[in-house]
Parts: sequence; structure tokens; C-alpha cells
Amino acid sequence: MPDQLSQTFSALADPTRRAMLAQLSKGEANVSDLAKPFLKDMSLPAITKHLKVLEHAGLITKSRDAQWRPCKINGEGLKDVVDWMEQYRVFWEASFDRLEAYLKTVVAKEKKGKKNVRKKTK
Amino acid sequence: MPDQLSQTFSALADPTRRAMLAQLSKGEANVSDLAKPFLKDMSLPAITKHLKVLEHAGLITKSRDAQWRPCKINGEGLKDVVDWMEQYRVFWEASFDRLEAYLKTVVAKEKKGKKNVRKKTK
DNA sequence: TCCATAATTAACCGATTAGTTAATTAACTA
DNA sequence: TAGTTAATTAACTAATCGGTTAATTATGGA
Repeated sequence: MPDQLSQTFSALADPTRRAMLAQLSKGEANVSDLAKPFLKDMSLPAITKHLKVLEHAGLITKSRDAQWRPCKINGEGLKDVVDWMEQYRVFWEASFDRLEAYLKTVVAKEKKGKKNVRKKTK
Repeated sequence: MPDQLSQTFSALADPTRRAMLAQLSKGEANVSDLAKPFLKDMSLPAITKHLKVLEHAGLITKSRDAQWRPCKINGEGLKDVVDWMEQYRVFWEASFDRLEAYLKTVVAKEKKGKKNVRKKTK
């Protein structure tokens, strides 16, 4: 996988790595802090590897503080994704519209009581 | 990879599949239409597999028309991604800000140089 | 200096992925 | 009915991925 964007998407295609990002979204954390929620499920070297994937994808940066490695989230990698998404805005916004239309029918239903009258959702 | 979002990100982590989505963003297309740009690089069964990945990820839908299989883009899959991205908005917007700050320095330099005065574009 | 802690590296393994070729299914057409 | 086109399925392979255990590096403290 040569290109940067593929690496980024690939890094995000794993729930463990997304959970790590979620934790980092609340602030910097060392490797062992990040590891803590997962150590029942996997070893520390597995964590190291996941973090390396995130780092190479440009989604986090790692620095040094004595024997600790504080990690922080890196907006650049995420920006690459939203930039790519932008060209499909018309499609995912159409989905929002369908959701909106659906919610409208739900509200209509509630107003009518149990009559169950609804507009067609297109 | 059990969860839907992982499948979606994974499907997007391939340049061939992203190119197929790009083509589909310009309108419906059959499998052989979609295959055309790639047949120098890979076989038709490989295309079939890529499309199956996109379909299972909820990024496209396939229908039937005689022996053809018209495919179209499906906004739902993309919406899952933008929904997930939303929680990191503060981070990728910070990246936009850094870009903006950088552009400001470029503009400032130009002003100093050739008196190329311009308003910022946003 | 010796030990504990934080993290990484090395070597390995099974499952999945991305591709192949060959065969097959399904629909139209002469 | 026989042939052609569109697409999929089957069976296989090489490379990558996500994990393991054991060993190693690097830093701080008693």
C-alpha cells in the first residue's frame, strides 16, 4: 500500500486503533496508558504495533519523555480523510436528507397517535 | 473484522476501489464499464472481488439488468464515515487553521515582495 | 552498581487479502 | 439450438496483518 491515504484508511479500519484515537482525543497519553484498556485482550507488543500503524498513517505523533512515549492525535491525517470525503458530499448529504425525511415521518406518527399515517419516504 | 465501520474503512483503503467510487460518482456503471480502466492491471474476477468488498461495506449497491449488473454509489456507507469523523472535527479543523496560517505567511511575503495585495479567500 | 519500569525489537504463526487461471452461470441473439 | 457476452465462482498462491513469546534497549532511582 504505497499511498498515504490508503495507509490512513487502513489504520482506521481497526476498532482497537479507533479506540486509541478516541482516548487520545481526550488528551495526550503514554503507551502504557493507551495500552491499559486492552491488556486483557492483547500483549504490549501488539499495542506498540497498533501505535506504529497510527503513526505511519499520520494520525498520531509520538515524542519522548525519559522512558515514556507521550502520544498525541495529529489532525493532518484526519484532514486528508475529510478532504477526500468532500468530493462525495452530495451523496452522504443525500443520506442525511433521507434520515431527516424518516424522522419527519416518526414525528408525524407521534402527532397522529396510533393512526400510523405516514408519508412515503421516497 | 466484524463491525460495519471497520469494513467501510477497509474498503476505502485501496486505490482501485476508491477509483471505482470516483467513477461511480459520475453516474451508474456496469461491472465491465468499471473494469475498463483496470483491465491492463488486473483480471475481471479481481474486479468482481473489489466490487463485492465495496458492496459489503455499504458503499455501493448492485442491481440486475439482463446480463449486466449496474452499480451505483450508496451514500449510507459514506455517511457512517463522516458521522465518525465528526467527533474529531476540532482536530482536523485545527489542521485547516494551520494551513490558513501558513497561507497568511505566504501572502504576507508576497505583499512585501511584489506588492501583490490580496484579500484572504474565506 | 543493580534493579525496576517503559517500551521496542526479533522471530515466528495462523488468518485474511489481493491477485491468478479455469470453469460455470445466465441472458441475449442469429 | 448454438454461439456470444457479462459476470461470477472455484481453487489456488504469495504477501500482508494481527497477534504471540522471548529478548533487548533505555531511563530513573535505591
